[in-house]
Formats: sequence, structure tokens, C-alpha cells
Amino acid sequence: MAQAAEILSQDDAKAAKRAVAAKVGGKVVDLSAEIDPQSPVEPVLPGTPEALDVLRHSTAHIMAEAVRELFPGVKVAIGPAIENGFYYDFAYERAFTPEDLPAIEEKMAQIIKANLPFACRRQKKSAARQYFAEQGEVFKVELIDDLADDQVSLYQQGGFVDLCRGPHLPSTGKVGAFKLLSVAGAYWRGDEKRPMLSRIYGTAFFDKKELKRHLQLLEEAKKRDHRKLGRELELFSFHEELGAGMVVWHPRGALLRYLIEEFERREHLKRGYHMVGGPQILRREMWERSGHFDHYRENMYFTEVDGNSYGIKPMNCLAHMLIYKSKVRSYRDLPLRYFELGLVHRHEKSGVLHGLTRVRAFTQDDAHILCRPDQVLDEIEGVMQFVTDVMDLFGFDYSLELSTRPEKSIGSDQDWERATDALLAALKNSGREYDINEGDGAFYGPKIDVKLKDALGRQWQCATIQCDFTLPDRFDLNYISPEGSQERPVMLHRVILGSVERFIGVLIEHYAGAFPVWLAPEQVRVLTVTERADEWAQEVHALLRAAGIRADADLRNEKLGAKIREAQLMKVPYMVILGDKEVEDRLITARLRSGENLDPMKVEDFAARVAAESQPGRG
RNA sequence: GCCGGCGUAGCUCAGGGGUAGAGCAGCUGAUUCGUAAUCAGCAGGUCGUUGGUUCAAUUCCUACCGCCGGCUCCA
Repeated sequence: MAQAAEILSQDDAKAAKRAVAAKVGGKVVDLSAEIDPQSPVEPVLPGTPEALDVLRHSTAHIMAEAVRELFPGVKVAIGPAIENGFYYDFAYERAFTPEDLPAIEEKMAQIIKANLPFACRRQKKSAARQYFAEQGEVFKVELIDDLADDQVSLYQQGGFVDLCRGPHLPSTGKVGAFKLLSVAGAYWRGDEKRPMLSRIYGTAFFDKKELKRHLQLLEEAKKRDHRKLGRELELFSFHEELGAGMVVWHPRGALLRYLIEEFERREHLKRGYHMVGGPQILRREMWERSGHFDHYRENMYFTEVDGNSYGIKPMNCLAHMLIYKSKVRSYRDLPLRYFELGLVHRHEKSGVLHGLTRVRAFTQDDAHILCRPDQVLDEIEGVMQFVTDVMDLFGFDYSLELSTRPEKSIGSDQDWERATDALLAALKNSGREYDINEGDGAFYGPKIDVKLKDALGRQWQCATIQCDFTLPDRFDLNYISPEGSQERPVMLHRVILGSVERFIGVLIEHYAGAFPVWLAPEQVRVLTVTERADEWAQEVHALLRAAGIRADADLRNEKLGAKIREAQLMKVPYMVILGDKEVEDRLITARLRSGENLDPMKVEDFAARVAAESQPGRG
């Protein structure tokens, strides 16, 4: 056996010196790890994702040591590296606050400066358990009890010993730059029945420049925040007196919605969907029959009318089922695709509400596809193609996830298996990568989720395709087979954008508020240099409007620079500038949002250009 | 729902046990001006809501409402 570092330095002394860890058979290990001298070893060098993970995880240990020194009696839980940094969870007599962070950072800087080695030792489980029990580290004891191996590894730097799988940096001095970012409450093991711990988030890099760039990125993301842009661009608002999680759409935002919804209606009709609609409240008995009353009641609003209890719909499926049931269906009629832009209400927990992306009333671009079992795969693939077409048009990257049967569910094992297999086959045929979330499906069936990223890197679910063999059963849906027998159709629930509200939130951040011409609520603003151009401006304005272009005019007695600034701040794609020259030649001068000016042209030519760019995906 | 932070004018924010201030926006007037802010004047607030402590609360405390960062959950 030999140390990984020694083997590395035989191969390439220079690289070995820079290495922060080693990779043996695809597994990242400590440089000090004892390995078989015959096995191929690669250095893990700064600049790679693996190195960053090791660095950040090690920084979490350093933070834990600092916190232990500063706050005697604190208990440590877990401290992993995460996508953009790390965190560590603590239990203390009080929660940590942002004011605690500078002192912790200072102590961490001392530990880093001391360049303490991270030492690993393997120990019997029982000995480690006793050690942590004596320290009162109840969380570590619980972790040890859950480990299968008889041996556990402990890491020590300075006076801090932590139960940890590793690997770590060779020493604390390798941490080039770090910053503690925020504090938050987090349940032990994510379980709300277990103690609330105090979590500290931070990030770390190998050098200061990278840290600075990352912090700048966070600043940039804040500027794109749809909640801020939504107010500045006068798209929507929220009101304490109206209720949390309820969106109020202002003219510009409502217009944006209209454009997206019109786009959706056209795209659905193109693909053989029928538009349908149902009421906002349905009698409670319907929800009992569907299973929502048993499984989804805590998220529903109820109201009482004339002694009857009604549930405000949290989903649109029930009316669609009644449409299906309204007459006898033949196998020849299937698939039937019912589409509705349905407003649903869900009572989400107060703490999860978030701008447009998490609200209590939202509009789903919802459809229910009723088909024969032999059509399921084709239908799923058709929906996935629909998703791809739409996401490409908006320029979104997305990830796919398959969610399987949860503990609390209805339906037979066989149905679940069949549905899960169909989704899996569609995923495989798509050729895209996907993750599997065991037990994360809906109570009535498995599903494929499509997730988009917002400006801050948070992922939001948009499209989802869910198999459901339970509702057709509960509502006794049938079709007549070629043999004349009654058969059960399969139902797919699916959304493409998910919620129009959420999608708009993500869209605002994606475009940083500068919508392409086809989505811009105000496509053109006509600006006058002096009032001598007013008459021509009104004429141009009317011509553009008549051509179907969303144009406004700014004839105020302001300097041109001020008018341009305001149009620019509202991110209007085209400004039409009219002064004495344009009045005389009966032309217009267009200025783009980028600052570029087009040569003077005829109004008709300009209108044709904007109209062409008003096609979805064109501008 | 839970933990922590926050709530002062339309917006961004200052202030602080003796009942409030700035910039921008708004209004009025002057200015007629060519590519990101013309100048001047005026007006604007039950200091989130509700109890309590106090001679006195916007300021301190309680509860509620809402927002922000997370946990958890989901479109």
C-alpha cells in the first residue's frame, strides 16, 4: 500500500503538488489515502468540479470548528457541499443570526491561516459512537447508528473531530477564498417533526477572483428577480389586503398573459386538442369520489352554498371527465384530448409562497388525454415533443425527472408498473438524460416532470405528464372496443408551461425583462423631439396600431434623452424618433433597445418589420 | 406550518420614547430641446394592524397580517 500523493508525484510531480485530492477508479479520495500502488491514480486539480466539492466540503468543516470554538455547547449535524457552496447545520441554545457571521468568518480565516492538516483515521463504529456520545453530539451518534459498515472514518483538523466520509483537502490553508452568505432554519434530516436546526450557508473558491465573480453573479441575478422587474415593468402586484399568494395583473402583465395564452390555444388546436371548460367550484361529493377529498383536502378551499358544500377546484380534471362521460365513446373516438386554461386554487403553506413562481391561485395550461392502453406511449411521446417544441421556442434549457409511486397512493401494483414503464420508455426514446425520484409521484399515478432554472439557479417545475388509471375507474369511464365490450380508457394529465403565472415569472428572469418583440407588451414607443412633430407622431402611432402593432406615443414636453431613458427602462424593443427631419420627409427613425439606430424608413416598411417579428419565436 | 430577518411617502432608503426626512416618481409653471434624467415651485405619511408598558409610542414589549432567506411541499 502507498499514499495516493506519493504515487501521483512519481507520475507528475508538478500536478501532484497542485492536487487537492486523488481519483482512484472514478472515486475521489484523500491525497493521504492508502491505496494499491498498482491502481491508476489521477490528480484532482483546482478548476474541476470535484476539486471544488472537496474544497467546499472542507470549508464546511472549518466553519464547524470555528462555530464550536465561538459557541461552546453547540452540537453539529451535517455539512455537505452543495451546488454553489456549502452549509453546516447546528443545534444551539439560540438560532444564529446574520450578525454572528463576521465573527465566524474571522475565526475561519485564522484556522485557514494556521494551515492545519486534515487527518483521517478509521475506527470501529462502537468506539466512534462512544466518543461522540461523550461529547454530547447526539446527531453524530444517530448518523453512526444508521451506518451499515463496522468501520467509520473520522477527520480531524485542529481540535475538531468530525464523523465524515471525506475526502478533504490536505490542509486548511488550501482554501483560497470563502464567504458566509446566510442563515436559515432547517429541520434535522428534512423532517418537520424533528428538531429545527440552525443552518449557515457559505461558498468557497480556490482564489479570490472566482469568489468575486460568483458574488457579482448573485448581484446580477438579483437584478433579474421577477418580483423586482414585475413591479418596475408594471406587470403585476401583490397586496396584503387582498391575500397572500394572489396575483393582480396590471395592463402590461395582463397583455403578456394574453399573448402567451393565445399562443397556447393555437398550439393546442394544431395538435388535435379540444378546448373545454368547467366551473370554479364543484360539489364536495365530486371531490370525495375522485379521491381529492381524502388525499388533497388540506390544500383545498371549501365554501358552503344553500346547505351544499363546494370545493374550489385545485385541479381541472373533474369537469373533463364529465365531458367524456356525456356520451358513449367508441375505441375509434380515442384519443380524446381536452384542453383548458384552468384557474385553480391551492392553499399552499404560507412560508413557501414566492412571487409568481409559488402562488395560491394560478392558471394551468391543463389537458387530459383519454386513450386506449395501446395509445399511451404514443400520447406520452407526443406530449414530450410538444414540450420540446415550446421550450426550444422560448430558448429554455430544462431537465427531466421521473417520479415513481409514493407511500400514500391509490391503484393496483400492476397499474402502477404499467404506467411507470410507459413513462420510462418515452424517456428512453427521447434520448435525453433524466433523473429518477423514487416515491415522488402523485397519489394517483407516476409522472415525468420538466424543470426550468430561474436567474438564481433555483429549479421550477413547469411541464408535467402524469399517468392516471384511477380516476377513469372511480368515475367509471368506458369506451366500446371493436369486440363490443366495455373497456377502461387510460387518462394522462399533462401541462406544458405548468402554471402560466410561474412560467411568466421564469420568463421574466430568462429575458431579464427585455421580452422579444412577439411577447413585449409595448413593442414600439413613438417619441417626439419637439411638439412640432406631434401631428406626424399621432399619425404614425395610428398607422402602427392599425397594423396590429402594440405601440404607444410619448408626446410629453420632455427632452428626447429623457423620453429615451424612460422607454429604455421599460425595455421597449423599438423607439420611433420623430423630429423636424422626419416630419419633413414623412419618414421615421427607429432606435433599437440595444442603442442601435436604423436608417430612416417609411412607416409601412417599419410596420412590416415589426409585424414579421411578432410571430412567436421570430423576434 | 416551522426557524431567522424585515415592515417609515408610489419606489429606493435615512431617522429615532417628546407625534417624521432625502432622492426619484407625482402635480403646477417655465423651457421647444435629436439618442439613458432641463430648471423652479408645490403637494404627499394614523411610521403594516392590534393590544400593552409609559406623563408621552412611529420608536420598547405581545399577538396578528405581509414580505425576504431557508426547511418542507408542489404547477
